[in-house]
Amino acid sequence: MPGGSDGELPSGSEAPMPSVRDPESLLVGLNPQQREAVLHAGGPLLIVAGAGSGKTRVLTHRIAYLLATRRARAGEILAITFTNKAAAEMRERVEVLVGPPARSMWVSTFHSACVRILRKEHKTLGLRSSFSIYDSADSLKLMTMVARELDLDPKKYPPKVLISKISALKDELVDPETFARGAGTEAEGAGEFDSVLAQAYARYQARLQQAHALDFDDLIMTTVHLLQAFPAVAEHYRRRFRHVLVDEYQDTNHAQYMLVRELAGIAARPGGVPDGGGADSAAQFPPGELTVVGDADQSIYAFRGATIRNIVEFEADYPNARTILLEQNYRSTQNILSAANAVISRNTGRKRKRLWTDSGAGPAIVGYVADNEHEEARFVAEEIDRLGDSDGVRPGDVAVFYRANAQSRALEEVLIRVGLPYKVVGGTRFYERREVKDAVAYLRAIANPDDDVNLRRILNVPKRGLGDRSEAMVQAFAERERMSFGAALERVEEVPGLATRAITGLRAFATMMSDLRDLAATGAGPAEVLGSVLDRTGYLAELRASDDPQDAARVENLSELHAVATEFEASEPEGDLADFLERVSLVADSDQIPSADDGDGTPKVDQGVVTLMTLHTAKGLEFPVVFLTGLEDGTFPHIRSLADDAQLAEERRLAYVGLTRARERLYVSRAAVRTSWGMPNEFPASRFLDDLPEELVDWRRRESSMAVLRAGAGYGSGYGGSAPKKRPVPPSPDGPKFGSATPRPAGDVPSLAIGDKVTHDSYGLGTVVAVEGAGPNCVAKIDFGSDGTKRLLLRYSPVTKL
DNA sequence: GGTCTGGTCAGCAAG
DNA sequence: TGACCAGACC
Repeated sequence: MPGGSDGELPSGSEAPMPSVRDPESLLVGLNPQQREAVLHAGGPLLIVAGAGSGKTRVLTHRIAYLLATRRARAGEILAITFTNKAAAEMRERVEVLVGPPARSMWVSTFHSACVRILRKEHKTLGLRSSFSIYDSADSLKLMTMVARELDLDPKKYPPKVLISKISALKDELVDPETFARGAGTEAEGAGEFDSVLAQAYARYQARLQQAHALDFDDLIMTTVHLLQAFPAVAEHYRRRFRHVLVDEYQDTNHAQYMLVRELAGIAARPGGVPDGGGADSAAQFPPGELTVVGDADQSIYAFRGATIRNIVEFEADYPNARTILLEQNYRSTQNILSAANAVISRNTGRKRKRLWTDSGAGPAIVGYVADNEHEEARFVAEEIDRLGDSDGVRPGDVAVFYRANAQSRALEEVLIRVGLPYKVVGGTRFYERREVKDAVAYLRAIANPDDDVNLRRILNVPKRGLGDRSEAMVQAFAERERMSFGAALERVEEVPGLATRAITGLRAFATMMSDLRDLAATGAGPAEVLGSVLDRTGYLAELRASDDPQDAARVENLSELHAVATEFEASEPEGDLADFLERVSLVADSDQIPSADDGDGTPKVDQGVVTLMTLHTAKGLEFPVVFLTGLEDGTFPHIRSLADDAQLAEERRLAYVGLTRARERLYVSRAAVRTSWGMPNEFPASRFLDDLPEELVDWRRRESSMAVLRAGAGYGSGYGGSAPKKRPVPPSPDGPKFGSATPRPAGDVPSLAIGDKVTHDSYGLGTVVAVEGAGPNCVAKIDFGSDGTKRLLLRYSPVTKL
């Protein structure tokens, strides 16, 4: 938490710049709807912010306006986002508007706001203040232990499945007791799994508690439960936060939704049941002001518990709510917006919303059908290159999106081959790297001796001869004595069945840990403790001794971590190890830490690099040039969503998100054949392509060679007309790469009418039964008798009018 | 206790 | 096709 501004009220800071500025100046340059959203006072406010409609601007100006008009003090403001990045950006932008007082606002993620509350109230909850926060890997590990203890068949009850169910339950605020009650009354049959789950959940939760640990989902659930169970605590925060603002409201899950309700002090629940206990005190002071911002059309996280209902039903949840619609877009050209509108409008049951811009139509959307993913990648690379030459587009202006991470490979191969610099966003994150996790595990185990998962993680890392056997014995002892693994370690001598050698090793380990704890307790900063860990454990020495280049990278990463700790000490002189760990636990952004992997040194005069990422990662970003690849039914929309309407609707929203990332140029492409899981598969065009208005798309290539072949054609007759009639399908990856289907010049396309007789190089004689489109994009339906009726794009088909 | 091999799995992902 | 984990083997 930068600034450690945990104080209750903004201290009268000696602001050099006007901390309170002229409120009117904050309205300059806003459109009428934005202005209204900034000015609104009183009841709950929903700002429906279409893509690129200046959402952050409205939010930051609204906050600044509240301060400037003295309707709120900075300390009374709580702004919640989903990502650290969004929080940082908001904080920064508010600070630009209002200056230093911004520092006493809480601008944070859901999780970090909860951790702040929980750490303050840790006594109420019986937690030590240096409680551990388990990330998903830690949680899974703990669940694996629990499942083993319960002797569960890992085939029938995979820890992964159990933990994900538990995570979903926590998102719904269902605690183990409540779930067990429900599972008990469940009908048999499905009941068996649930009763095992109930058992596992209870045990898992007990183990967390014993370890003074919370998992990510607990952070929210526990906070909600805290506020519900202790009205005085709830009132304290309600009094404090008079203005609660929530970003990306469409991504909230039930727990987050309830958290917002509790904090905003809006007592009525859906169904009108008064909030037990809070109701009395709520009467003594008016409820806080709630502002939520979001766009149901950009809700793409149902798979992790987000429920679109929260935004759709906002007006029902808060009867006196006001809704303001932001439809004017400041990002994209009208062509891009029209395409996006067309795609999203196919979702049923959505609130009507049409993005528009006054910045002109812009270039047509470019479409391309490749034979396979390599060809698709080649098209992308060539096009980037061409745009660079003709329009001065820099690699950094370009983003390439895909549905699934696996799709990046073909793209990367080609980009490397042609020498275009690129980066893939969203690989293994810094804090998920093994060595970093190991080092952090040491720190966690030092700060929290009962943190079993982290302690056991590093028990034999680096190797010190303490294997599964010794670990199991200590664990058995710990269980019998009802103590944590860490506590049992302190009493190794009493553990039955351990060999002398094991005892020696365990004792040495315990001594080392306790020395390190002493070091931390005597006021050493996180950086010093970390350094000491890496030295005393021999971790660093082992890596340094290795020849493996991977290990060299690991050393780099550890030194990076050390740098982070040093930086932390500088920025938070008061911060201790627990504070540092809190920060580390809540920051997962890979790009927060400059990657140490750039061996090639200086970037070329800031041309930037092409950005590759999944559509989900792309949310919230924008690029002048966007390639949306893999538009195939089965790739995007994803094959696992084809059977389910709700999931298809979400895929469509994902497409909408992708399309609206583009500022000026938008490309859509697909591959007729894509190799997935080692098997080449044929995929039809994505239904989303069908939804693009024909007049908006300039198809550079409309059909794959396969389709043309199947339709009986050879490859299109080349420009000279002397191209070979038929060519075998290129045996891809390293087959011929260029000019698989050269369109004939526009003038060469025969103009056909229904009833015309034609000949086709392969199918022979046929009759035109339908004509769609005109000019270069003309498609004719031709009946070839026994060969069937074919739909042919004339530009590519060797069709001659008779 | 450490290493090797074969089976399995494969969707997006913040904190 | 390739990455990762569990159990078999040295």
